[in-house]
Amino acid sequence: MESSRKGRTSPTITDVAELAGVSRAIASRALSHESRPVSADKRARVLEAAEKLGFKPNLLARSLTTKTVNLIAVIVNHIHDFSDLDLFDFLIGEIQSIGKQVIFVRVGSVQRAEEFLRNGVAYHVDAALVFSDFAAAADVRKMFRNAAVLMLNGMHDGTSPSVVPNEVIGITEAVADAAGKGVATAAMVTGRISSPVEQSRIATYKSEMKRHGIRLVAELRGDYSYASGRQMAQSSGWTDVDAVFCTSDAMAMGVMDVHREAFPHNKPARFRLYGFDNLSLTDFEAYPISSIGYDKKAYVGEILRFLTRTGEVAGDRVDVTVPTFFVSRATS
Amino acid sequence: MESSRKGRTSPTITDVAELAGVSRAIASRALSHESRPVSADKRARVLEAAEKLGFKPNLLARSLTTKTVNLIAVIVNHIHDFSDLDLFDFLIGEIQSIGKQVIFVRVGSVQRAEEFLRNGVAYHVDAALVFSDFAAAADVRKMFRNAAVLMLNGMHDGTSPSVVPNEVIGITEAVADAAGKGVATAAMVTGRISSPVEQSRIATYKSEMKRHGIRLVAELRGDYSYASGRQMAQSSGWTDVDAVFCTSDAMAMGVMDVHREAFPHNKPARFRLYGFDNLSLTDFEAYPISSIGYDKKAYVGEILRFLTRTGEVAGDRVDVTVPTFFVSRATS
DNA sequence: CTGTTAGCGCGTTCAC
DNA sequence: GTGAACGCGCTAACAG
Repeated sequence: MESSRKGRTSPTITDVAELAGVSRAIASRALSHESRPVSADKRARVLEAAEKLGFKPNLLARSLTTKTVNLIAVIVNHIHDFSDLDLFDFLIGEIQSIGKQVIFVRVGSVQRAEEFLRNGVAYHVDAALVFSDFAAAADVRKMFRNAAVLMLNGMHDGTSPSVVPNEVIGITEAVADAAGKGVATAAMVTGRISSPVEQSRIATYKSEMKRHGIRLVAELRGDYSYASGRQMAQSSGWTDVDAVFCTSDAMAMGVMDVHREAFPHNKPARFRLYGFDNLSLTDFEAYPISSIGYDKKAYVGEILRFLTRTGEVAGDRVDVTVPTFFVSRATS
Repeated sequence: MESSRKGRTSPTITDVAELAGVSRAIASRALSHESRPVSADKRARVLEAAEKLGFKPNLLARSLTTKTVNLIAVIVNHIHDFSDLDLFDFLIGEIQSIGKQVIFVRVGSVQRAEEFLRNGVAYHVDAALVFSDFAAAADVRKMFRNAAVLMLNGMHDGTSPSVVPNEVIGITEAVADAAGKGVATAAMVTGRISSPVEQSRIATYKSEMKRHGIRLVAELRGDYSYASGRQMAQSSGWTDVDAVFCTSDAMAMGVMDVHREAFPHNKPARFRLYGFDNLSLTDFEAYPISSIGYDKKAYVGEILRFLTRTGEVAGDRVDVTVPTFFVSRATS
């Protein structure tokens, strides 16, 4: 049968070609964004026909031959953390601005993540941005058909490119700030020790404290959350120190709420408090916590550079780094 | 040429059929989830071959004939608001639990939203969950190929189904709480007046205040954000009242920070403060704001019911409602 | 520059 | 039960 279907299905390129009186290939070229050879005459007729029919190409069908869907997968553990909020809104907007859309995948339970990923459409994306640390780079790569995998979780194996904030800079500044104010003893409130990012973060704090002669008196293990910050602050392991370094702002907020009396008029009376993440929440009057942040524009800029890089100029800039910096607020 | 491709492309069903020594149709049936007629013998061979090759069907190609991709679009204005954080993590997890994945679309500038949507893969999703209020239901429907559109932004036209929290309940309780505590005058800090949700919210507050004989002394217009809450609290329009009703918790937090001295030991001394959203942040010690919330499990449950409904049992339950409730905390 | 042909990978008739 | 053949919508490759 000829194409003129009556059904309520949307018009295809065949309908357009038919109406314009040209072959499908010509219609395809005329409608292509790239300039392919078509006579001005026919091009006009095709465009007119397409307009008249309200034709929209089926991107899924197109991907079958072009091997590209303009879809980016964003893989996260979850989006409970406040720090996510600051970042993802901006990131999604930027990705959309280059004509791609985002499949948001929450790995959560981590368990059958691989099976889950390989059985979903996310398996077919052009690129995957991996914030979650549910698997090593090599394993993650297997979970995407032909996708370019960018590791943003601090893990990298030299094959998959990565972008990570260089936390050494900010931590160095923060500890130096404390030392300059006469801090001699300190406690740390840490997050998930299983995370490699957290491990190197802690190591950096320790070596910087050592360099400045600050004695680490206690190390309390939380899980980055506000609740765990409160819990640590009330625990038996809590001791008197000159400063408390938390590896997340949320935990620092919990600590601050438990020890409100230690910050009369928001000034530190008993100990100085340092957070991490530079949440926008720390601009709230109730939580003026000194923190460590990084330039999100620069960070997302690197991610976009990865997504828009032409062809395989890999090898080049495998592991990219973005500087962090210390932000001094009332609590220090 | 026979199929045995050497390229690094992933195995197709043709490869599986070849290895199993059966036709492609048989392989397709054997691999189908639904029970189609295949001899046990061949079925076993096919499954074994698929396993050996690590075959994964191309979901994009499949969608070409099945007209379903198991993709859900979630359309938002942006994800700046803290209230989003509480909801989306849960929502995405639930959607994934029924075997579907999520395309997250941030409409943002609202301008060429239609063009943007129709030119992206999101156009081809199975269903769209519309939190953004960038367009009316009828217009939104045109932006998705064959998708079922669920309006979650308070807009509905009787054709597209919707789920909305019934805010009247919570507001009624909140105003009654104030009246019971002797509140006689009040101010309102509102959000984007252009939103129909906001308009009806304000109207409900007003009628409830009227019923209880509470006089509305001032109406300040913010934008839901913490910053705008601070701004309103410092503006010239600010006056002495017995209670302040804010249409978002974030604004209430801003108000509270500007008037900290009005809440010694977190108890209201000069005026009572009511928020809206019941953010998890209001469980923080620094912002114990009485608020209005709703059962997110019930809300997401209704959304899932929509996504999993069998075929077109439409007409049935077009506009669904979820009750809100008042949560009393220290500020009231 | 043009039109025809041959796929992309998969599901589904429809005869056998 | 089986397999050949066709269609989904589109584009790359190849002749003209």
